[in-house]
Amino acid sequence: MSFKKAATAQVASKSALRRQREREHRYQTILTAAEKLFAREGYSQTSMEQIAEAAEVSVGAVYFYFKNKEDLLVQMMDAIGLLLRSIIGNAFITHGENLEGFKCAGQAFFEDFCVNYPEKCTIIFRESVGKSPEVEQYRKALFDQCIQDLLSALSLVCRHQGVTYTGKFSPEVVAVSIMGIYERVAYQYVMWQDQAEHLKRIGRDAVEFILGGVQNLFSEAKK
Amino acid sequence: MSFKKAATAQVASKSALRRQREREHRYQTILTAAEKLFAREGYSQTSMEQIAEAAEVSVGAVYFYFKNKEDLLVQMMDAIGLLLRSIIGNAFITHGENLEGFKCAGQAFFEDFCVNYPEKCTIIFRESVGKSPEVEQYRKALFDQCIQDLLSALSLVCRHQGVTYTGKFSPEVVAVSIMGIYERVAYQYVMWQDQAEHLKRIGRDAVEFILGGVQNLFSEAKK
Amino acid sequence: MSFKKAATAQVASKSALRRQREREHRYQTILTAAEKLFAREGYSQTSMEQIAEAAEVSVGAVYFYFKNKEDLLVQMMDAIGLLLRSIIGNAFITHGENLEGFKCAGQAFFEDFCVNYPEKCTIIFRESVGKSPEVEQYRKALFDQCIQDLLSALSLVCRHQGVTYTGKFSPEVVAVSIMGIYERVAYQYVMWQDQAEHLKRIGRDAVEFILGGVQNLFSEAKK
Amino acid sequence: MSFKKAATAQVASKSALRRQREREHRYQTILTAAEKLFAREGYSQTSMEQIAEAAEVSVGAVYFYFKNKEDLLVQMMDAIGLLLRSIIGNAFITHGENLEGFKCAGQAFFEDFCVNYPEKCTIIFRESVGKSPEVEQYRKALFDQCIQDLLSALSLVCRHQGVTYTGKFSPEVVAVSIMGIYERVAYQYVMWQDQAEHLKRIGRDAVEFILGGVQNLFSEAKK
DNA sequence: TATGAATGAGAGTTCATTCAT
DNA sequence: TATGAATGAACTCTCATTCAT
Repeated sequence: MSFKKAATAQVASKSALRRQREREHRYQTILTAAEKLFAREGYSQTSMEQIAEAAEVSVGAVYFYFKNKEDLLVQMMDAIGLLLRSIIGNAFITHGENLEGFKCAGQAFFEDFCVNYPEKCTIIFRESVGKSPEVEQYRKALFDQCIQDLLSALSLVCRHQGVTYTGKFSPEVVAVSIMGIYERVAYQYVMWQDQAEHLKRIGRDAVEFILGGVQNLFSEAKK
Repeated sequence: MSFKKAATAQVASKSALRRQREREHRYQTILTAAEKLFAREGYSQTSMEQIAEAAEVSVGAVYFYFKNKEDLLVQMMDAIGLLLRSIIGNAFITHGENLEGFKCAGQAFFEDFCVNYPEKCTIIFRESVGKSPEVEQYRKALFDQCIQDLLSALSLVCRHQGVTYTGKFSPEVVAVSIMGIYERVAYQYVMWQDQAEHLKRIGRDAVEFILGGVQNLFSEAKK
Repeated sequence: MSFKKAATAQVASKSALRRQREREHRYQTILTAAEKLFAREGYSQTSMEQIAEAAEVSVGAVYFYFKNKEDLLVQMMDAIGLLLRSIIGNAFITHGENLEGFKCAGQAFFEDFCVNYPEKCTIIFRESVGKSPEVEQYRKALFDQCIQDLLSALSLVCRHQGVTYTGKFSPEVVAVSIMGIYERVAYQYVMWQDQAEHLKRIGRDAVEFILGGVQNLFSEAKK
Repeated sequence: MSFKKAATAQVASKSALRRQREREHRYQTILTAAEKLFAREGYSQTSMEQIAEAAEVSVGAVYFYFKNKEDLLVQMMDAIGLLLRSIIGNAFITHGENLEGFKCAGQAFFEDFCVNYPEKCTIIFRESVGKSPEVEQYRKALFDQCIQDLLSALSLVCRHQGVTYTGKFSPEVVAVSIMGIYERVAYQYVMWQDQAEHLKRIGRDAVEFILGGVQNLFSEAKK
């Protein structure tokens, strides 16, 4: 390969890389603009034109990056799901995969996720509800993953405590219940009341409540 | 007033009564048709024309009984809220306003409300979510009432157990958490999976989980 | 049944009839406006809004009477097909179902259909071509009917002349060929050149040409 | 001019030639891809992006070779027109410019053009119909040329047969009629029914029909 | 009261064309 | 020459709501 060609290739690669970066930047810009609008105005009340305007691009550009409005929502849910699971998962791992870690994971949900990303919170708990069969299916998948995460965590906590589940009590229902608590407490104190400053205490109480139920599960298991 | 007139008045009153009955009947017919469609197709995917057709009336008739589409949903939520609270409240009162009653009330939610009225369940937990600020406010009010009911019940149970709350633990957060469990378990096993036949067991497990958390509250209180 | 009721029924019936009339009138108004626009501007170049404006109704009204733009075109083709076949068919029957009738039928196509309804002519021979698979299928059906009509007519003429087809020569291809002559002569002298005033002579020549081919068919048959 | 320069010039010329070849190749690639898509999906249903993709070039490249979508269609029609006329013309000349040649020319249309190039057939007889005033004008020009060809051929055949036209019968209308037969028979048996394997027989019958009409013209002329 | 035709603003989406790189 | 992201006007279609009868 001649020097010139290598140089050209490098230039091409540089320009290609910059294009790639710009592409991802635009993608993010649109997604963020849409997130803000969906959270504030509601998914149905937000038009593609508004999103384009907020992202300072043309309508066509939005359709270049996203197949349609539904796709925009689904991609958004995807990113939020990843973030949510990483926040909770990291907290669990960092503080030891035991009861203490479980507690911290719960508090991380309230103190880190809900407080820092109220708009993302609004998207997964309100604006993605009942929009279409496809979105609903996607939402179910997201929740199912969270439930699996919770089940794995519960299992690790169990092992750490030296107890095993009895068959009397379905751990899945427990995981679903915990998800319900997270969801509704967030809905109540983030979306309906804006109590970001009290979320630390509220989260602590909710986690305490969860632990009571979970310990009940363990004591059942010990028998 | 002449005798004849009185007779006429009586006739008029009879016909007026019949009209009243017919009116209420139509009102119910429309509401039921809409409920079925909202649950099956989704609120936004259902048009007023479809509702009219399903109820075998004209579009104009729907607008005679309901101010607009939103009003239709709100009235529907109202009726569902009343039913839900009466089912849970009656179970609590019937079985003694104590821990046993509290348990039965929870089971009544799953076994009576969710199993017998899956469409109403879908309306309050899915189809009324994030539709408009007005509907959302209405939904908040409905949930707040349920939370008040739960708080009253918890208070009665406390008194019956001879314990009092400590300030360490917010009972409101507990009530919100319980609502969250009800809601998500219903969503998971009624809307996402159709496990009506297992709802008895699922409900029992969920209630057991709740009791664990609640007893934790009491034991805290006892200290 | 009381007199009053009968009267009311009559009134209702009258009003219903008037509504029916108005409905049909509007339907026709829209169809006619669309026909004119499709012929002048082209199907694709005509927007539903333009049609509504020309018919002096709202866009919604157009969609009340026609499922969509394609449906509008198909209904138009249907009506034109009916008219075309009746003009040709009537001429054939009126002048005796023989060679003379056949000739008159051909001339009726040019002198009555093409001259009096140049827009309808444009619709079936130009604006309905290659629009969509559905429209194309519909167009094929229309042409197939005309071909069947021609085949029946040819058969009657044959019988009248005391000859029968030989197998050597497909009458279907003859019918298709005649259709082709009608179509292209109309296209050439109505759409491409506006020679309405010469269409009598042009039609006579085209029919003469057709007769030459047809008589060839007969003489073959006679051998 | 130095030797070196000449050498360079030669190199440049070689590379220029290769470029020229590549250009023409790309032009053809795009045209062929578009032809296939227009025939299969329809002109309006095919987007410039689809064409670019099918030709494995960028959208910009398509616009480098063709002014716009319409230009693409017009160039396509041009090439098809040339091919069509050469196929028919060659057959006429090869078999003697007489009645036999006329017959063979007709059969060449069906057996060579329609059978071997069904997509080109679809373009001129369906996909170029009623697209825009400019395309329509172009199509008229194409048909007019064919009609001129037919008139010349008829004139030659006449001379060969030792007859002359009478004024009673317009030869132009005859030529237009023949075009109509070609067109519709192709449309019927290539586009609507895929009877490529029977096209030989169908073509023979159509040509026989035409000859009937034409001989009628001659016999008229003889009188 | 009841009807149902009519309205029209507004939405999502497409795509021919352009132009900086 | 070639690329492909970006544009934005224009289109079809929907549907909550109204109102003359």
